[in-house]
Amino acid sequence: MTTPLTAHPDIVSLLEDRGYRSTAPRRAIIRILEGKQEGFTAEEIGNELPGVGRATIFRTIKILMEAGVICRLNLIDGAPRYSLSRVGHHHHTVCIKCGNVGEFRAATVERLMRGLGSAIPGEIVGHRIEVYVICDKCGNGQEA
Amino acid sequence: MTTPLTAHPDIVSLLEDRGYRSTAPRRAIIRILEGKQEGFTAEEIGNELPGVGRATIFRTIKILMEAGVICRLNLIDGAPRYSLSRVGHHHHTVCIKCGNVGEFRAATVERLMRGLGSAIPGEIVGHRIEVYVICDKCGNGQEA
DNA sequence: CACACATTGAGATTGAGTCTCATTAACATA
DNA sequence: TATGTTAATGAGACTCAATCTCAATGTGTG
Repeated sequence: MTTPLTAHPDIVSLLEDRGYRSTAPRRAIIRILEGKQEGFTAEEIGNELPGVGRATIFRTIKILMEAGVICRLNLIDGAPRYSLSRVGHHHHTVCIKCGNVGEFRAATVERLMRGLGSAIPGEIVGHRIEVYVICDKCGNGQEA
Repeated sequence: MTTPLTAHPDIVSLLEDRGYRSTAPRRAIIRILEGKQEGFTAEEIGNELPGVGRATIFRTIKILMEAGVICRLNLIDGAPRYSLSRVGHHHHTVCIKCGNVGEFRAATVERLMRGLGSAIPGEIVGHRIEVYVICDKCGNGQEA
């Protein structure tokens, strides 16, 4: 598929629309984020921006999550990974070998969820699906 | 000695089958676990067993997870919750208000997952689904 | 420009979970 | 039952992600 590029001004102004100021650290973080095609950890971002404090990294990640720009994946092992949301509602694939994160959407999933209502007590307000894979890169050549 | 054994020989012997010893702390933890119908945190268990060290709580939780007796839910906020696996492969419902955890199985989900293969690059090796709900208890009475 | 206040960074703090290690308990065997 | 081997325990130090505190700084506005 084509690679949907996200332009920085979008995200910055998206934050401005939510009442946040456009600051140098925030712009820097957003720029790094957009360079990453796969998931990333908060630490990775911090390493690439030595001038920016840890707290700011996490604060920015938080407001970006609230704004729906990125989303967090709590994997079973290792640090949580974040990834840019390129499309609105979506789910994730996670390679169990390299940890890379992908996105997918599936109308079937959403249809299924609606159908699930009868099987589950209470009112369904959301869902989250993670599909664990061995990605093409890890599956092709070397088995570790 | 003097072990007022209740009806959880299942789990204890399951651990014994895996080469683990039946110790008083482990039996105590398992007894607490079985009393919980909903999810629980490691801290909760610790609070109910002041005589048992934190490390032991976590060690026991870990081997119970490896044995498939309980499973962990990394929720977005708050401490991870654990819950007894009553059935083999299943998924979870989480009440976003009280945090209670339920289980469900749905053949449709599994069927769907198999069908998803064509839409996802790489080899699917597993999946995890969480359905967020407002449970009957929280939905009935008081809305915030 | 100047002010109000949102934002920042450094470092302290929290909270889950792990590790270390000396002590203790479990279990098999004699 | 005593004994020895080895697993398991608890106390507390430690790790790591994330949050909080707070004085200093930066941003947008009037």
